[in-house]
Amino acid sequence: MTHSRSKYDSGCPVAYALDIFGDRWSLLVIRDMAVKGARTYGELLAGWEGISTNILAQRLKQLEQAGIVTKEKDPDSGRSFVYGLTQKGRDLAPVLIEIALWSGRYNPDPDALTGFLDKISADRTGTEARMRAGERP
Amino acid sequence: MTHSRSKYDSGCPVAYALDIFGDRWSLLVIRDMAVKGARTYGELLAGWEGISTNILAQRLKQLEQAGIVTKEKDPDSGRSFVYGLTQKGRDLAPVLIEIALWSGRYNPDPDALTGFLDKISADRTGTEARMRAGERP
DNA sequence: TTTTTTACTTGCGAAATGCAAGTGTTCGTG
DNA sequence: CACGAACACTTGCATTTCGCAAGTAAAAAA
Repeated sequence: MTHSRSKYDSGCPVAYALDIFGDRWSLLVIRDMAVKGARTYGELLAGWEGISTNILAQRLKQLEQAGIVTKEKDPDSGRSFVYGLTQKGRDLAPVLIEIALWSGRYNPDPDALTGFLDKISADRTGTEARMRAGERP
Repeated sequence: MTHSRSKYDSGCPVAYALDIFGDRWSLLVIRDMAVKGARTYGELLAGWEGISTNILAQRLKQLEQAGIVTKEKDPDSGRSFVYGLTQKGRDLAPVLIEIALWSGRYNPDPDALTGFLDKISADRTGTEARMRAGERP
């Protein structure tokens, strides 16, 4: 088997993607890195939604294996690691953007956090370009 | 409570969306309707990935409650129902498209099913417009 | 009238999730 | 250098969800 498909990957491109981030947390971890600029385990743990620590560790491993996330030692601190997104991970920017736009259109919650949405609305092309370049949007 | 958030919905637009389709199957069901034109329970059950019947029933209920999916009696058959996408559901077209484009770029599987991808590549704007209009792309 | 089709529901073992607590380095402070 | 705090996890265990198989009910076909 040259390219082993998982149990669920039928060969459909949508299924391939869901195989990687089709769960409750993976995309939120990617969002924390791409949009909020989270770089350490602690920052990811303290995200808005409150992922539990074992799940976060597992997801980071999976995303690393999938080539979405990188993990390196922090040169300035022996106990810290720096997580980051690969180009493959940063290229999920359009997916995050379209999801956010869709939610902006249909989420009835008046208290929704619109920071990211505002950025996209103001300058979608620029926001996407910055995310793809690994900068904070 | 006017707008009850689920356990995980932090108010972030990405979290709102994942609350609705952030699982293994929901987006595949939506894809089957939006891309493949599946309209009955049986057609959805016979999809590429092989969802089990209890999960399909549960997801259809949830998606109906979320205002993504409609369910009506088939006027031509007393035992059949016709499932469809609402505008909210059809407006997920850009999300499906971006996911497919991303997979097309990064999926190493040479046997990947590229039907949808080919359509997007040939005419993205038209494909999206047809999906939004409820036609088969 | 019997069989088949369609759309589910139910039961149950297996797997994933969530929470709390614990572990092993490393760094700052006295 | 000792000691506590910080960081990045791991482990255990109860709860929830999933997945497969089998069963059910009503309508249509034979």
